[in-house]
Amino acid sequence: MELRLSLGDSSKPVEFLTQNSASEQQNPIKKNGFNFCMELGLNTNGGNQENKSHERDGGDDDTSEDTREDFMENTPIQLDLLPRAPVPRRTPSHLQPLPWSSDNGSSENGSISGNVGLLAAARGLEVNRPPAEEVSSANSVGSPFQMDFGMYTNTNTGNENLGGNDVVETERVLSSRASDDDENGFNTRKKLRLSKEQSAFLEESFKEHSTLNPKQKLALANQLNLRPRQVEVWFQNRRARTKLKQTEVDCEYLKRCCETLTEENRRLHKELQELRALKTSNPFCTQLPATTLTMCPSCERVATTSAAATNARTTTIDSTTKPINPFPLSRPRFYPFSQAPPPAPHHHHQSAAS
DNA sequence: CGTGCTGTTCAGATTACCTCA
DNA sequence: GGTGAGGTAATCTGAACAGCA
Repeated sequence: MELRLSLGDSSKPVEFLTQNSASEQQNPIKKNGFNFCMELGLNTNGGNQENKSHERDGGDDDTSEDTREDFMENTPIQLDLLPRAPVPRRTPSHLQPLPWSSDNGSSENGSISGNVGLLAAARGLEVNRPPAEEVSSANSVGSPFQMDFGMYTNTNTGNENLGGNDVVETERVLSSRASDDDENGFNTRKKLRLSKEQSAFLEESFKEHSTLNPKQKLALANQLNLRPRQVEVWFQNRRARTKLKQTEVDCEYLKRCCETLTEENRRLHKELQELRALKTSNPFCTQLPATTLTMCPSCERVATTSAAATNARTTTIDSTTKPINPFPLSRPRFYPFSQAPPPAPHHHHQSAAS
């Protein structure tokens, strides 16, 4: 008997959650560097983990300007929901100072650009940080919260931003963006909690495709007011969760199969003993070749067959003793004895019973 | 064509934060 | 209020792959 089970095979569609796993597809990956600053004018020097985590992940936000512009040209903007502040030209991330540092400093002298305000807002909305700290910060010119609130209010007017709960969402987003404050040695990893709306939307999207191409990622990020990197991370974690759950389901299934097979084995052993007892009680049987057990592939009934069949003794096991198929989906062949011949003609047990 | 480099995405493992009982 | 468990966003690491020189 051969037991095959694939655990966590990524090539296997995951159906128990997504229901339409057939749509899962690996889209051709074309690099794009897009950034949340696109729609918000947020200076990406404040990119959350991109500076701290390494260059690879920074690809979302720190790709070259050319690439980004190419992407702009080649990508139809799917959602024009947000007011588009000019995209600040940026140098590559590896040439950038630490987040919130020199760029902000250059803007300190009275020129309160939207970016600076956002940066300050982002910083000021650090959930666990005392307000006094941000006030003392050189970056927090004016009221960060006002800047932030106003900007997002505008952002949410007339669009279908699914962030909902504007202020709350703003806090979420910005606190997540300001999470890495290496400059001050905080370097705390603030926990962003996605709103229900965001999660639901991401779930819906995940049902359609468990992987994202750059366009999809950007569109989702735009719609949800998240950074593309956050969308990407969410999908990665979501895939991991799906796989984990699938593994759990598979393990449970295997467990049940094991129990079923154990029971079946026990039953067959008992059957074998009975057959041997029958064989010894019948002297003619001693001349007969060994009895074998086979399973009819069509009806899955186990039958004992004897080649000589002097007594035409083919015992059909009635439905009450029909073996339980532990693999209802795969319908594996079941030969209790490995040397059993290929399945006999159909319904041999029926003819024998006559 | 083969090779090395670079950039990107992914899975897997892990960490860290947050919520809740 | 303190605490541990569980959920999950974020991070790290290595592999795979594509594009380019």
